[in-house]
Parts: sequence; C-alpha cells; structure tokens
Amino acid sequence: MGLRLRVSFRRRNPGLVKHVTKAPPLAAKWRKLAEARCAAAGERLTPARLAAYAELLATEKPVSAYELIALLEKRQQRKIAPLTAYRHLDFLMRVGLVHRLESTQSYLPCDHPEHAHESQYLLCSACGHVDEVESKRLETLLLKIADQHRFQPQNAVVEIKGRCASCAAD
Amino acid sequence: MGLRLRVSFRRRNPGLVKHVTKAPPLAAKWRKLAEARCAAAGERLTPARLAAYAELLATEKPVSAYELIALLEKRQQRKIAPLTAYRHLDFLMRVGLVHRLESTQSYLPCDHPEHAHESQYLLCSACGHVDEVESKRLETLLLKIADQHRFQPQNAVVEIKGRCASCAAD
DNA sequence: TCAGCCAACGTTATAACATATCATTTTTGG
DNA sequence: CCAAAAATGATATGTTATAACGTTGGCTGA
Repeated sequence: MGLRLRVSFRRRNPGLVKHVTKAPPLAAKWRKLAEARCAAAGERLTPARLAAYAELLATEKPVSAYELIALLEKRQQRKIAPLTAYRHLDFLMRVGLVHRLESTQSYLPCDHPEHAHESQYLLCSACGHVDEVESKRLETLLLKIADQHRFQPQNAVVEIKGRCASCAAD
Repeated sequence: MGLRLRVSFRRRNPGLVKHVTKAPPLAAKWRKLAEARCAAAGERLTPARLAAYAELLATEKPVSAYELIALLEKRQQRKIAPLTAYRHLDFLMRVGLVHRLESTQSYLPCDHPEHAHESQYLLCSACGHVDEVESKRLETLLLKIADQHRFQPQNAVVEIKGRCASCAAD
C-alpha cells in the first residue's frame, strides 16, 4: 500500500542556477509597506514576491494571473510556472497587499493598504480602470442584511460595473 | 484573402439521430414562468433549454457549468459539449431565469423571478447553500456611492460569504 | 557548527472553466 | 415549399487554477 519506490538516475535539475530576480522600480513607500505588512503577518518578503508585487504596481489596471506570468517572464527572461505566480498572488492577498476581483478573475494592488479593510470596487467596462472605495455605511448595511437572515458574514464581494467618470463623459 | 476552399469527402455526422431530451420533473409553476419570460424576451424555449433549467431547479445548490454538463449527460445518456451547456446558461441568464455567482463561478435559478431585479447573495461556506435577497436600500446606497464617484453603474455584484443560520447554529 | 526542519520555490502534469469555428438541423415566416 | 434565421452539434483550443512531488536555502537549537 504505502510502499513507494523512487529511483533517481539523474539529478532533476542538473544545471539549476540562481535566478536574478529583476523587477520594475518600486517606490520606497510600497517597499516599506510590504515589509511592514510581512513583519506584522510573520511572513517572509522574498525577492520573487516583491517582484510580483512590483509588476502589479507598475501596471495601471488589474492583471490576470497569466498576464502576471507574462510580465514576469518578459522582465526576467525565463519561464515562470503558473503555480509560482499563483503562490505569489496568494501570498500578496494573505498579507493584504493585493486584492482579487471576483467578477473578472484579476488581481490588483490594494489602494488603501494602511489598514485592514473590506473594499468595494468600481470597474469601468470601457477603459478597464478600477477604483477602490471604502464605504462604512455600505459595510454596516451588509452586516445588517446578513443579520436579518441570521447569517454570519465572513466577507463580502462588492463589485460595481459601469463607466467611469472620464469614459462616461465621452 | 477571403477565399476559402472547402471540400467535404463525407458527411460529417453520418448517423446523426434525433436526441430525446429527457429532463427532471418540472413544476408547472416554473414551466409557466419560463414560457412567460421567453415570450416577454422574444426568445424560444426549446426542450434542451428547458432541460437545463430543470436540472438547475432540481439541484438545491448552485451548479458549475461542468456539473450541469454531468447532470445532463447522466440524464440523457449522451455526450454534451461544454459549449452546449454554456449556450443554455447564457440563454437562461439572458431571460432572467438564472443568475451567475461570480465568486464561485456557478449558476443558480433565480429565486424571485417575478420581476427583473438586481440581487444580492448570501453564500454559506459550510453547506454551500445560497440565499438570494433583495434590498432596495442596498441598491440605493450602491447608486449613491457610484454617483459620488461620477460613475455610471450598469450592474453590481454583491456576494456575502459566511455561515448560514443553520450552519452557524452548529 | 551543523543536523534537521520548514517555508519557499521549481517542474511537470492535469483539472476546471470558457470560447472559437464551422457544419448540420430545426424553426419560422414569406 | 423555400429561404433565412436560430438553435444545436462536433471538434479544437484558450484561459484560469491546482495537484503532486522534488529541491533549495534560511533558521533554529543541540
């Protein structure tokens, strides 16, 4: 049953080299934020993780996991496996530096990372821009609605789609 | 450029047969609703579409597209292509009989189909049950938030995750 | 110091979700 | 009935996400 025979006739990664983890320029503000968040969460901020964060910050719009992979591959001139990118994204979300947009399966850096919070999003279907907003009133109302149904809320996804101010003007 | 040469040496589907579209029992209430919706939308209610709707109604929980495929295949004892199921789902959403949950990529019949509406959802992470609720106050507040950002909303995704009343009691 | 542990990272494969293209069948309306 | 339009079917492929397993490297505590 549990028996497993494993024979390695060769090293799996014979020429394995250390990767030089290049990344876009990252403002000190964001670097410090990342360090603070990791310290708070007891997590490690590695070059690869920071590089993924920097790519997200350098992109104006939310980015899909596979777009992130393409960005990393272009920057570092090597292959990045999907799982690698997903692990970085999971990490970044865990420490609160990045959010995921459920309705578009994409990821974007948190705009109000000073404190833990729930956010709501305004997604422009014309230009792709996303605005992150925080409404205490909305959160209160969501809690109230949940309570009316004897529902214990853990988190809420609120994503409003439409046209942003500048696209609406056209 | 536009030139296209197509030569068929044989019929593609030599033995094509008419499919008998079996479906779970469907309460008259739902059938009538579906007919009314289609009439209103100027859409056709075919056996295949009705069968997909019936499968969703017969399932207590939201169903992924591929779960729907499995249900249809089991019921009808034949292969259903993904695209077929997606087309049925698109149709059912178009006429307002079915909603999609963005945060779980799954589909469920509308619970308040008497009128067109925006809905909010309470998703129980323990039992998988989903409650559809309608809060005018919430919709008003969402519009207000959008307006404060000069954002023209088209629709809003609101999905609250947590534990439902009966699971919370455990 | 260094053995041992553990988190991070790498590699390959595959599962799950969704769409493109074009042929065939069915329905509808003249 | 016939032509046009809508629905369906078959095949292929694109996109998003995870599984399984091995390697690396930093940290910890004897």
